Parts: sequence; structure tokens; C-alpha cells
Amino acid sequence: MSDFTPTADDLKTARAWPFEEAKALVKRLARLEKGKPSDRPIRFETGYGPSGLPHIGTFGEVARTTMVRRAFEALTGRPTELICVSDDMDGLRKVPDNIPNKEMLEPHLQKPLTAVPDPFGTHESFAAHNNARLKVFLDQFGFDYDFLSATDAYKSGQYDGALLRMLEVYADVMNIILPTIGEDRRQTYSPILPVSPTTGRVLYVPMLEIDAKAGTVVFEDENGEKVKTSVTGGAVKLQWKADWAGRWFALGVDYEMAGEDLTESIKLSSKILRAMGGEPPAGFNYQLFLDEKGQKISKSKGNGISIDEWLRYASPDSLSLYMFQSPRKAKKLYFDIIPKTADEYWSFVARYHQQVAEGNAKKALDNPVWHLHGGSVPSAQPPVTFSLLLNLVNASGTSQADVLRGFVRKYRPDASDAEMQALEPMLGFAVHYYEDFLKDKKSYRAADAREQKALIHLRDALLALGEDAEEGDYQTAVFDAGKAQDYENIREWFTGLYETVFGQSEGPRMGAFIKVYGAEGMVKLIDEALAR
RNA sequence: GGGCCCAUAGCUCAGCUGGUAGAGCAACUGACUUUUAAUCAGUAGGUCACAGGUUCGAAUCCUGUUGGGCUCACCA
Repeated sequence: MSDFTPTADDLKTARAWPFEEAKALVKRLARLEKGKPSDRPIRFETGYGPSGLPHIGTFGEVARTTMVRRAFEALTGRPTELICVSDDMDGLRKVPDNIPNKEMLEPHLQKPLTAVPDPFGTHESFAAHNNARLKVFLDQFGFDYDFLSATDAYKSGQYDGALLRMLEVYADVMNIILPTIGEDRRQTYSPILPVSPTTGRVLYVPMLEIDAKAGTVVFEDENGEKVKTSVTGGAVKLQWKADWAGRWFALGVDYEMAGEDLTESIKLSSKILRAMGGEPPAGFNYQLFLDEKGQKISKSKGNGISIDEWLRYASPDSLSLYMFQSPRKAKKLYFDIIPKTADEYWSFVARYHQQVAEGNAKKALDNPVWHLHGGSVPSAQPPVTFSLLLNLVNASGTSQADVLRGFVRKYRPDASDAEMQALEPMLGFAVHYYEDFLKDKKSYRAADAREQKALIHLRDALLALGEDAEEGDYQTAVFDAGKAQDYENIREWFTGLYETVFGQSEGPRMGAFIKVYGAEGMVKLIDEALAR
């Protein structure tokens, strides 16, 4: 690690967007605290609908929020925390398509997800199952966060204050929300959704009476009976935008970002929060992802890239880099950018260490990798780029990590153990990429008469040389084989060799390749080519 | 139609408290000539979407236009 400690001045002038966000947050706090800062942790939040599986947007949101968090910490030195809230008290609206035992969920429609049994049979509820999956997902990337179940928050009384406050300003809240919804819905709308004491379902019914002092509401239950209930302790939950405002109020959220599709919701929730006497968190709306053709990526269309696909070909760090870049711009997310982003990541790492060594703090703070790693940038870099590795894997036509590793040793004999270690994950990515995209593009042709002779010549030479010859000897053998057939331009022979043996018109430097791949292995490849 | 966001080299982006356009990759040329890749050296490539305005000076600020994305019933 070549970390450095930026000066206050460096930090103040840092312009990378996480710093801009951090500064906006500082302003918010200054306004709020009026010169007497508390020592409470500054709270960052991300929220999830628990019915959906974690996806690339989930990663992006947590990664980006974490970048702002780290920038804020560096800027202010204040303690922070990130709360990931799962909205698991929401009613089950419909049975998802992508689960087993669908029929067992039917009777539980409209119940809070924490009250719906787990169709996978592994957890105590459907919500618990999805929450566990979310946590595994986040942990896989090493995110630092505190998980909060909305159901727990309601039931434990953590939201009670917000609920009671909501009753006090009920009329204002209604006035804010009603103009934004349809005529029909207005008649029955309520920001407060009671849970039916008889059926356990989340009810979308109007409040017949409200007693802010007592903290109670009256509504009509599904059986037609009027029920009076306290709003505390999980007897009711808040609906969507009110829920967001209530959560901000109850948790004292200081920072939250959201996709731009939620811009309007944020505005409305902010109004509600202000009506309650709260101050909306800082944050911004990041843009959605597009596919190669500029179409919006949606799970139903199946276009674009999933997070699993990205991680099959490149590291989580490279994905973080992608998330760092231009968050306000709708970005195209498709396969071609993966190798590029992977290489860019390492070149930023290299540049970062150079910037630190030169004492150029401004540049270092602008460098994406500072933000990806919160200032602790790994020092060991792989000795080759991903695109070189792809060339190698493609040229050699091998998906054996051993052979690739050998190649890299040849090319970069002075690579340290740490560098070779950093190469390891990259080898797997390259092999995947080769197998999925490059392998099928190979097309072998049969050798013509002259090429056959030359190949046989080379084959015999290799057998004679055996496994222990020098790289140069192998290289010479290849040339001799070509010269013996009187190729006027030796390049022709190489092209023929590549096309018949490797199935492409370009290939690896032969001497090095044979040394690493083994003379015997090469003989085998030649035999295969001769048999075509 | 209203609101919000975006528009810089082929690609991905940087440049934003206004001061003669940058990087990486791709492309091209050359060197090594025992090919290719790599490496090294170099070249080319942009009226900063368009049009106005403010200014001594605008990619940068303002207005408008065009193009793209999101959003404006319900659900989250």
C-alpha cells in the first residue's frame, strides 16, 4: 500500500463527484446542526424492495453510496454508517415468476413479506430468504453496512415516533399526496396502511378517524367491522412515498441516492418529510443503464449485462470503476466494455501510485481508484494487461491457466510473486472470455501440399529437439521449416502455420509458445492440423 | 405537453470558481526485421450537438433549438 494522507486543502479542492456529494452533505449538516455538531454517526442509506433479486443496480447504488461515504469521512473525519433497509413489511402484490412452489404463496397475497412462508423452504419467511440473499450479495463485495428489516423497525417501535408525527400532520401529508394521484384513488387513499387483525393482510383502506393525541386510527377491516388501533408497534405501516419520508424521519438519514426514475418520488417524499419537520437527506439521482443500442436495460427484456456476467469476465473492482464513471450520464452497459474497463482499472491503479509517489495529492484524489478503495489502493498489479492476456489465450487456443501463467512468466520474467498473485483472477477471466466469445470464431483450414511438408519438417525438428531446448532453438526450427520450402516471404509460412494449426491468421511468437506449451504439445497440434 | 438529467476525438471518459482543447484504448507510420502480438519512437484525429447572449475572452455562465434518457394512474 502506498497510501497518503491528503491535506485539508487537497480535500477541499478535490473535484471528483464523490467529494462534491460529500460537500453537499457537509452543507446540509451545517444547516441542521447550526454550529454545534453532534458526535452521532452520519447516516447513509440505501433501500430495497425485497421481492426483487439483487442486481447490477443494487451493486451500483451501494458502491456509489460507499464512495461518497469514504469521501465524506476523509473530508470531515466524522464517523459514518451505512444502513441497508429492506422494505420487507410491504404486502406481497403478486406471486413472482422465478420461484418454486408458486401455489403455496397464493393464500398469502397482500400479507407482509415477513409473514409469507418461504417458497424455497430454507428460511422462516419469503422476506427472510430474500434478505439473506441480499446480505450474501453485499458481503461478497465486502461492503460495510448495517442491515435493517423494515418489519423489525416497525415492530420494535423504532418507527413509532415517525408514525405518531405522521398523524399529527396527517392533513398536510394528504394535501401533499392527493394532487399527485388519480381521481379514483383519492377517495380511498391513505398514507397509513393498517395490517388486518383478522386476515393479516396489508389493507389499502381510508382512515375513518384519526386521533393524533392517542396515536390511534379507525378503519374498516376486511370483514366490515370497524377497528380502532394504535399506529405503533407494527400494527400499521406507511405507504410508499410516506414510507420513505417516515424512514428518513425515524432514522435521521443524512444521505441517500436513487435512480433517476425515482426523482419525483424523492421530491414528494421530501415535501412530506418537511411537513413532518424533518430535513431531507442529501443525495442525487444517478442515471439508468442502457444496452448497446441505447435501449433501457430491463430485467424483463433481458438485454444488457447482469452482474454475474460481468463478474465472469472481470473483477468487482472493474465493475466499481464502471459505476464510478459518469454516474449522471445514461451509460451503455454491454460486453465490449468489460475488457476495456478491466484494463482501465489497473492503469488507474498504476497512475495512482505514480501520483502518490510524485506527491500530487490533487490528482490522486481525482483518481477513480482512490474512491473505489477509500484511499487504500492495492499496490500489486498484474504483470500484463487483460487485453494482452486475451491475445495470448486466443493465440494459443488454450484455456489452461497453467499454460497462460507460463506465458506470462516468459513475457515478464521479472514479475514479483505479488504481481503474479494479482494475475491469478485475471487468468480465470481471460479463459472465460475466450471460451464464451473467441473460441467459436476460430476456423481451421486444411494445409496445402507445401504447408504439409513444412509442418512435417517442423514436427520432426521438434521431436529431435525434445522438451529441453532453448526458446531460440525452437524459433529457429520454425524458420528452418519454412525456409526449407522456399517461401519467398517467410511471413506466408507463418500465416499458413497459424491458419492451419491455430485456426486464425495471427498467433503467438512461436519460440516462446513452444517453450511454454511444450514441444510434445506442439507436435500434437501439428498432427491435428495435418489430419484436417 | 410539463418537469428533471445528459450531449467533448472512432470508443470510454477527463477538463466545470471563464484565459489559445486532454488521457487511455482503437487507427496509422517507423524501429527491432526471426512473422504476428508485445515493446519502443512517432503521426493523425474534435467549428467541445446547434444558434444566440453576457464578456477583452465561453467546452466552461445564461437563453433557445435539436437529439437521447427518465418521469407525470397503480405498484415499488
